[in-house]
Amino acid sequence: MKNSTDIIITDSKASLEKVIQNYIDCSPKEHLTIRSYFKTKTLKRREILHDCNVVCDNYYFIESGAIRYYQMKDGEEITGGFFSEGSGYTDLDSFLSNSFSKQTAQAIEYSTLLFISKLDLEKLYHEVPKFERIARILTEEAFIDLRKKADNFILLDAKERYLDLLKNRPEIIRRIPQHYIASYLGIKPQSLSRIRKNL
Amino acid sequence: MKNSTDIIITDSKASLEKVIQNYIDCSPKEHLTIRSYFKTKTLKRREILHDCNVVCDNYYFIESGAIRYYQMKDGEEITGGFFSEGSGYTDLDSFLSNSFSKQTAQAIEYSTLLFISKLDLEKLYHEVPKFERIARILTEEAFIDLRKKADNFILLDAKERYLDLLKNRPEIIRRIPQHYIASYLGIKPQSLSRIRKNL
DNA sequence: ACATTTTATTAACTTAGGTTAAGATATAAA
DNA sequence: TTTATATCTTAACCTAAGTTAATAAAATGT
Repeated sequence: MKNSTDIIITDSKASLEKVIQNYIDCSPKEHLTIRSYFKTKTLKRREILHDCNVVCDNYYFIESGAIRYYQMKDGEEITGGFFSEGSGYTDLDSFLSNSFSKQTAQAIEYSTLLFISKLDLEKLYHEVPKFERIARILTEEAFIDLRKKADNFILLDAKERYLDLLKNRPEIIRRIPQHYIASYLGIKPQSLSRIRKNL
Repeated sequence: MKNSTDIIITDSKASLEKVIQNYIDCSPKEHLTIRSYFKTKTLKRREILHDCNVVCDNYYFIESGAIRYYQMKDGEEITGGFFSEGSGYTDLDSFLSNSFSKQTAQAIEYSTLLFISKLDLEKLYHEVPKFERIARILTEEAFIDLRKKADNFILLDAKERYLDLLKNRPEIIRRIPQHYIASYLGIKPQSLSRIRKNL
């Protein structure tokens, strides 16, 4: 029952262990412990990973594929961010405060994920205490990324924001449909077309 | 040698101990230990707390007064945020990565601060380990605030952003000069005047 | 109290990006 | 293939916010 939307388009899978090793040094045994807490999930193109109006109490690690999240505004989907293999996704606001998520996370292409529940994450912190270090560092990194994004909205106009994205995340431009990129940049698809024409 | 800029306009000082107690439970002895790591600093109106192009390796706690930070863009100061008594300030990007700060922090009014260096903070983490919990939670809170600010730039127009600020941080509107608020909202002072006229 | 500097308002004109709508490609399903 | 559904482009017109400039009001320094 395979159809074309099931075709894996990404080159290779990101390894959870390699990403963890970037932050903390773990023994093979610890890696096995950590891995045992994660479950797997696959998503077809456009499948919803996490809908809004429910609490997001999972942390997702993307092995392959690409995810975007969006918020609705006047019947329109406003894309807030993109995540691809090797990255993690959660709605931190919802995750930390147990509030209903205002955003929906959706697969842009066929994706394979690992995920851990908030509850299991607490257990993992307990069993492998140094794992808490990763949580702190990832939050700090996410904060710095977000600061750059927020700054860009004040400091740059639409064309400059597009050029910044093209320079710093060219794989996004290649891989992600243009109308998603437009709304990520805070403009309409028509405006992005116009910007690209006049480059 | 007192002049009018030295007049204390804020009602009362925020207590470091009370703010800490919101996050972790400390004994009087621990509070004394924590307090011993902090030094004090006072700033007159418009005095620079932390200039750009240097590493920001202090964390500041505002006892009284108000601070803004700004970035230069085409010879103009673009205000990125406001902090007043009971809040903390640092340039997290610079603080964590030891990079030169791109932003300048300045007192808007006469302010009294406590501050701790990055080095002393590490020592404090060691002496009072649960203090590390505060660091994690404050980063998470800062992240969620920033997410809301970034979202507002995509989801709301200038008038809606002003009304949101008026609703959620009315003390800012009362206390901070309008042209700082305008640049914080991503618009020119003339545009904020126009928005206020047509409310 | 006076002079100076800073801050806020208003108006005329410009511009970046939004809106609407039509057509052109491209991708997916049958 | 054929049809349907997404996606992208282009153009004419509109609107929110920027620009420039002049004035008014308020705060600060002497």
